[in-house]
Amino acid sequence: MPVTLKEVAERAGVSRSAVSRTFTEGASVSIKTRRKVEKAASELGYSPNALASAMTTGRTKLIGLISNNFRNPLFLEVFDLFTRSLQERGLRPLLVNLTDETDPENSLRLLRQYSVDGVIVASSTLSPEFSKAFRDAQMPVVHSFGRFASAPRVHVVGIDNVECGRMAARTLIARGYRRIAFLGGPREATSTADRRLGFFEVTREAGIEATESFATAYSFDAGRAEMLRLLQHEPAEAYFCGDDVLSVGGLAAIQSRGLSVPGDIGLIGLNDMEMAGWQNINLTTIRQPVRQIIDSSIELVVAMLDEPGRYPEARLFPCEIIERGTLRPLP
Amino acid sequence: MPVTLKEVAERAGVSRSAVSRTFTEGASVSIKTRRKVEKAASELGYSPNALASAMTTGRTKLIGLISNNFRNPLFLEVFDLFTRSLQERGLRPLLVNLTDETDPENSLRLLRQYSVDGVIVASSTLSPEFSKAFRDAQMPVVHSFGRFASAPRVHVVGIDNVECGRMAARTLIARGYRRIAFLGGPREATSTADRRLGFFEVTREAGIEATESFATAYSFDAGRAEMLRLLQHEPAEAYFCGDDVLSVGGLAAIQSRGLSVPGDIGLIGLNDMEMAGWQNINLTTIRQPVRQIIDSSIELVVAMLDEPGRYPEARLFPCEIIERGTLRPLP
DNA sequence: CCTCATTATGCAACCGGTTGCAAATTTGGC
DNA sequence: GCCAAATTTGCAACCGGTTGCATAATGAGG
Repeated sequence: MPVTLKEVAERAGVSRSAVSRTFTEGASVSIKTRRKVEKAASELGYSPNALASAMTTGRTKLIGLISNNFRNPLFLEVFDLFTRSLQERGLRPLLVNLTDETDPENSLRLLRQYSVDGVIVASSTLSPEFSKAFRDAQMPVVHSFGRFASAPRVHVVGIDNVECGRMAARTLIARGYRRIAFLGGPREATSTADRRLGFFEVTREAGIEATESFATAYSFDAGRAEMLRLLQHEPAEAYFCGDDVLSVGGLAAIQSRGLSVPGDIGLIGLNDMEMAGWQNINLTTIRQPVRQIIDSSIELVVAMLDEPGRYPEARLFPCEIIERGTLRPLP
Repeated sequence: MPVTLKEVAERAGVSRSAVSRTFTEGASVSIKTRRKVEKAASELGYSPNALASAMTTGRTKLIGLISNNFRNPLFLEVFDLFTRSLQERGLRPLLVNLTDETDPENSLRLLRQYSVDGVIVASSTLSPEFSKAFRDAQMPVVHSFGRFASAPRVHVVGIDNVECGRMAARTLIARGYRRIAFLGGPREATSTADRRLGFFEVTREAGIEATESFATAYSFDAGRAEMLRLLQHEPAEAYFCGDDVLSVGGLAAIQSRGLSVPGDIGLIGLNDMEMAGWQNINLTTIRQPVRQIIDSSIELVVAMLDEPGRYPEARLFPCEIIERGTLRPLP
């Protein structure tokens, strides 16, 4: 049984209010009382019950962290950074694993039951409507890695996926590739849709033939399977893969057919997950500024705690090409 | 402002107790009242406040999930499985990221403040004393991926790291390697110490010369750096690396020197992280039965909720060699 | 239709804190 | 040393539920 406020009060010979006040920032307590209370508290090993205090203050310092990307290596880094940054600000992450669920109903109920102060949706595949549900329920919400909208209904922090698509196309064209293609993730994923858009915008303008196909998931196996299929007919000279894991799957497929990268086929990914830098993979890719996205997301969610009606904004961070070994060099 | 019990009671024309009881399993309510309450509740969109209820029942259904392995790819899978399984049982994971902290004090205070029902320490590097602190504080605790002890002071679920070391040594010897070596993670890590022990137990018995060295972290860069160092002098014929990521780093180092694996040097890892199976890595390794470890951990922590004094036990699961391409075949 | 055993219901106290308000104490100016 | 202003303190109500206990309603049996 943990020590309670009451016991500390008795031992210190003061009222319960006095104890409560010594533990609340900026409350009015004389230095003398504070000393007595602190002494009693440390002797008893008291630490205040956050849940009980949440009942009256309405603040739990709990932040719901929702994701459906538990298999994406990039998210190791994402979870690490999120949990660390939240902790540094005295907030605790309450994790919700969506797996394949796309209906916000359950998560909403759950997070409401635990009276979380705010919600971060960390997903590049969920629709803006998903996050919107939390806003409608009056919860501060930020969609990290989410889809950009010029008039967002919730805070969105991430990258400009359309621009990434353009960037990829320009990079391939600049290296002299002409028959190029887009290998996306699942069609439903918002990120895939946007990257595709930008890619074809540039190829069209450049008057270049470009084809497309879609893997069934953002996974190694799906990328490999799709690439094996593509290799049966005449493959393109270079592929922009919607994601690094997909790229590595494609890479494996190409090499297993005895072809070389970038000799026979070029490959560019997106994310710059840690493994992309491993020399045995050495993937040329577009880097997402994960750290900035996360810092900015937390900054926004914290800001909303004090200013719940805050106008939703979209914050996009620039991506950058990381040159490694899966594209031929510039001519 | 969320709907409260009181509002539902008023709308249904019953007492607050009646409402409370319709939402608690096995409480005495007539079917008629229940109907009325359910109607009112759904009209108002009521869902009970888990925190308020926790105050009297003493159950938050919160489970602290503590880890310091946020950069280990295996833990993507680990977090995925933990969060899913907990959710399926109506429990919520409250994440604590330890980074390099090894003192339980802070985590303990934090988790006590949130009155978590139980704690899972998921780490292969933390000492048993770390978890012991939670038990001393009367919290149900399970150490997953922890160090085996014949008389454990807390529940431990994991693998027999000593046996893994033996397994690795036997595997290398069976393939005709004679000059073999152990490449461990940080010396302080309990898992490294145990794997080392088993490894040398077998080499000693077999009368085989074996050497050892230690990377500064369980990371790609550390593995690569250490292997590069080893390659400057006469390297061994085959290495047992304390971890898959370390192995991949070693692999990269070897290949960068123009040597081939398994032609010139053999390599065996441990964990069977997802990337080990990627064909561009194709690492021979020892597989940890992650799923069983996690299921068993949750089972134990749940059991302790009802039976807090339960006697601590160690549950070890057998590992298995996954043959891929970094060891020469059996003669 | 009445009695007695069961089941349902409401009252009120409680969980561990917070906070508005009024009373008590301290401080400062002269 | 006195008085008003400022600060500190405790009381008591409240947050949103749960639960033991006494009472009311229901059902079974005769």
